[in-house]
Order: sequence, then C-alpha cells, then structure tokens
Amino acid sequence: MKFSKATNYALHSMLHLAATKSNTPVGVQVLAKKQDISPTYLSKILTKLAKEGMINSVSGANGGYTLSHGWESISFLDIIHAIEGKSSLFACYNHGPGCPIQKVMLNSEVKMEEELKKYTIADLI
Amino acid sequence: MKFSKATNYALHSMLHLAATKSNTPVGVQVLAKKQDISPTYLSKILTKLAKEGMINSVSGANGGYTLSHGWESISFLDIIHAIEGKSSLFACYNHGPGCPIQKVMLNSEVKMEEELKKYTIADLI
DNA sequence: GGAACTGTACTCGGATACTATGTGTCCGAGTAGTTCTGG
DNA sequence: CCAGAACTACTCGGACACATAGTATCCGAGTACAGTTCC
Repeated sequence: MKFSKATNYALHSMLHLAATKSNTPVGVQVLAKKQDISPTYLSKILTKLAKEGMINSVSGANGGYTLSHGWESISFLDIIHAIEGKSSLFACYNHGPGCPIQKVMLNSEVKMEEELKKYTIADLI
Repeated sequence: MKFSKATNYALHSMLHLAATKSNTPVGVQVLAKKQDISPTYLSKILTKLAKEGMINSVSGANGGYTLSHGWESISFLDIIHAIEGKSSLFACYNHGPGCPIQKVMLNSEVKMEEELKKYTIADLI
C-alpha cells in the first residue's frame, strides 16, 4: 500500500514541464537527469501520460515532450490515475459491493481523491 | 497502490469477533473457513493484530482469539496501520519533506486517514 | 480416589516457496532536423 | 546553387531481466484441557 515511484516521477516531470513553459519540447534526457533516473525508464512513464492526452510527444531531433492544451486543469488525481490505474484501492472478494467494510473503505478513499482533485500542477508554480 | 488482501482478512476477522461477542475464544480455523483462506496464513495476520494489543490469543485446547478490552474504540485506521505499517503512502526521495508535491500528497493522505479514524468495527454490528 | 501420565486440539513463530507487480535495461524501428555530396 | 542522399539526435514501444513485497504453505515447538493409568 504505497504510491509507486513512477507516480513520483510523473508528478515531478509534469511540474518541470509546467515550470519551464516554453513552446520548445523538453527532451526525456533532461527530465531524467533532473530526477536521477534512466531516460528509457522515464520514457515509459511519460508514454502513459501521453496516452491520456496530458502531454504531447514530439519525435525526431530536438524532440521531446510538451504540455497539451488545457494542462492547467490537470489535477493530481488525473496524473495518479494515469500511472496507478483507476481501480479502487480496496476490494472485498467474498461479499462484493454490499460489504459494510468495503463501504467504509471506499468512502474514505473518495475523501482522499476529492482532495487530490482540488490541486493542479499549475497551483505549484 | 492497493490495500493488501491481508488488510481485508484482518478487518473481516475483527468484524466477526465483534459480531459474535462471546467470552469463549474463536479458533483461527473458524475464522479462516469463513473467509476461504488457510488457517496458517490467517494466523500470521492475527498475530500482527495481537502484537498491537487489539486481540488476545489463547493457546491450548479450546483456544483461539478474543477481542481485548477497549475494542470498541479500535478504528479502521488502527487495524490498517497494524497490517500495512504506519509509514506514509508517498515519499519524494530527491527533495525530501520540503517538496511541494509531497505536501499535497501527504495532505490528501491525511484526509483519508481522518475518515478511517472515524469508523470503528463496533459501528458495523 | 487422587496424583501423575498421555493424548489431543489448538496457537505460535520461523523457514520456505510461489506469485504478482514494480523497477529498470536493452535494442530495433521510426522520425525529423542537419550536413554532405554531386550535378 | 540546390536537390537529394547520408547522417545524427531524438522518441517510440516491445521484449526482457531484476528486485521487492505480498501471498501462501509446511513444520517443529509450546500450551492447556480432557481422559487414562497407576498406586
């Protein structure tokens, strides 16, 4: 029960892209060096974000990643969902959705998600 | 980023103990059969709860587990912490505690914990 | 009849094996600028 | 001088290898109760 490191990398990459808001794409090597991880691994993470439409990838020389339109409205929750998946954190296999324990757990999970929905990377710069 | 199955088992075991509130201990085999898991595995999970003082183990014939005194005040969060550990869900390794991203994540995590602290197993029976 | 012995049912806890997922690397393919070459 | 070829720097994405944590089982040890044996 922990957030994966990939989520950490994704959030920081998004923050970096937002902080240096230039029109020229930022290469994955620059982003990777900032966080002391391998470019190829970060590439996999950013691909997930690109598939969700949060960033655009520009291939070829001087290529890299740019924030997509409407990036200001991307919340923490959106980024986390893109990396960790959207399935809920708790599941009662025996009783299913009617389980009272599951109701409590899901309710608490929603509270956290509501909070994560409030914050955007734009808030941090 | 999911709650482990062990947490599920622990919560259900606690609920079962609370529901059948008899003075005679409930054997691990009964609890295991209710949840379709092996008794030995459940035993390891219950041992964690016993170490935290939430339940008492009675060894020997007609042994088993009983709720400890003050069980009514045991919250969901207490049980989860006993199984999953108390460390926070998110950590920024590069920037440390000052990282703005970490602040947002921790803040959201606290919201969920506050909710989990409100509910006790006594509420469900 | 009562004390000691034996059997049984149970938990305890360490050791071990399996599995899923997260983490990270490697490499071939594709793409778009840049440089070089030949007419 | 300029069009096309070769080169280079970069991303893309699949395949693979490794690490870690979660899941599950097995077994020897300890404990307490019940029944049995023996004096």
